[in-house]
Amino acid sequence: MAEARSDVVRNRGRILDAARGLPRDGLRLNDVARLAEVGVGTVYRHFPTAHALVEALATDTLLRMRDLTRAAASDPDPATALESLIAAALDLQLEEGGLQTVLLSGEDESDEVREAKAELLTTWHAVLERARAAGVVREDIDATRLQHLVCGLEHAARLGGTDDRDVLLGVLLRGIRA
Amino acid sequence: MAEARSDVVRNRGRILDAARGLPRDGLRLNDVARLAEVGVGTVYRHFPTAHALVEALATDTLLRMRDLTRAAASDPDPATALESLIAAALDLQLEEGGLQTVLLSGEDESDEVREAKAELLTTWHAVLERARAAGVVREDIDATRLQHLVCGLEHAARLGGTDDRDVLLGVLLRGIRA
DNA sequence: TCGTGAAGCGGATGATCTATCCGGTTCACC
DNA sequence: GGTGAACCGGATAGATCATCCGCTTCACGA
Repeated sequence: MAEARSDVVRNRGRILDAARGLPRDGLRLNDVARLAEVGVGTVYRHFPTAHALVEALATDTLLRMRDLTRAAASDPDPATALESLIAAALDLQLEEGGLQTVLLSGEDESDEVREAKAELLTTWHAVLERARAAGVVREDIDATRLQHLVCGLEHAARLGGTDDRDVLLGVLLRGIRA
Repeated sequence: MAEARSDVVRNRGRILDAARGLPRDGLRLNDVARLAEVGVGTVYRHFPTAHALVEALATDTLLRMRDLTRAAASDPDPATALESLIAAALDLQLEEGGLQTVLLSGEDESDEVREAKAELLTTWHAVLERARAAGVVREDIDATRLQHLVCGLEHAARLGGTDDRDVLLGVLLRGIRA
């Protein structure tokens, strides 16, 4: 098995670093190339589409979300588990704007991303199940709907200032209560 | 005062009709021109930017929203007034996808649109005030935040099926209760 | 250390898309 | 009808996208 070439690693890093500072929406691979000081072809070889680059940028955050979700799920109190899981998801999505796209997209994913997303949904489902059994959450909320609600909340939070985050989160948490 | 030329009216109508069937996001004025069977220049003259066209498409719905909001505000019960106002806003925004953009945009608006938006916010504020006095809504919700919440809810509703609308709306209505 | 070739690099470039501009036409008014 | 102001349309200049291929670099083996 050949080692990865040093220039490949270096250029991939440069591209990711350059892209990190750019808005995820309407990302232009040509701009990234100029900022990263590599040829356009290099960017397109590493990331055939803008979505692939966004996914790569979001992967770290997605894995952190998976870990935080695991941790939240192990909370003994069903209500607290659900609430901290939602808060973590919201904060990470606000931190990494490309994450929502990756979470909702059904294609173009690496195995790592696909598996993390699957585990995420499974854990959400389990936490919701436990909360439902404890009677602290509405019956009509499933994992997918909850995910959509968090995505909507992220959208709402981006429209306002930083202060809004707490209020909006409070509304969601109260709204899903049984 | 000269009458409007018949070809101007006809072409404007054609353009709006053609655009109505197209997704509001990423609207291409060239596509609209081809569909409307008019020259590209004609489209650009009537609507200098895609946003201007989206705004024109959304204006009818915006005015309906203003009327429904007035009607809701006249409901004697503060809680019902607030709830029907939110439901109306959500449904109209789901019906006309360009409306959210117009509601949130701070520029490029016709006087008619600007006035309707201003009245809308004023009425929302009044309804919220009344609901707050009656103790049926959280203290930390103002008209702008509520608008953002509805926009987030629209976003969430678009991610799921038609069934979700009722559930998501229920979550919001419960979430903002005092 | 050096030769080798597989893999990567980069940017020139054709394809595609955007938006303007102006010669020719239409329409309302007289 | 005659008139000219306004409008029409699409050719096209300009901007952007994404590929392709000749040149270079790097890891590995001898």
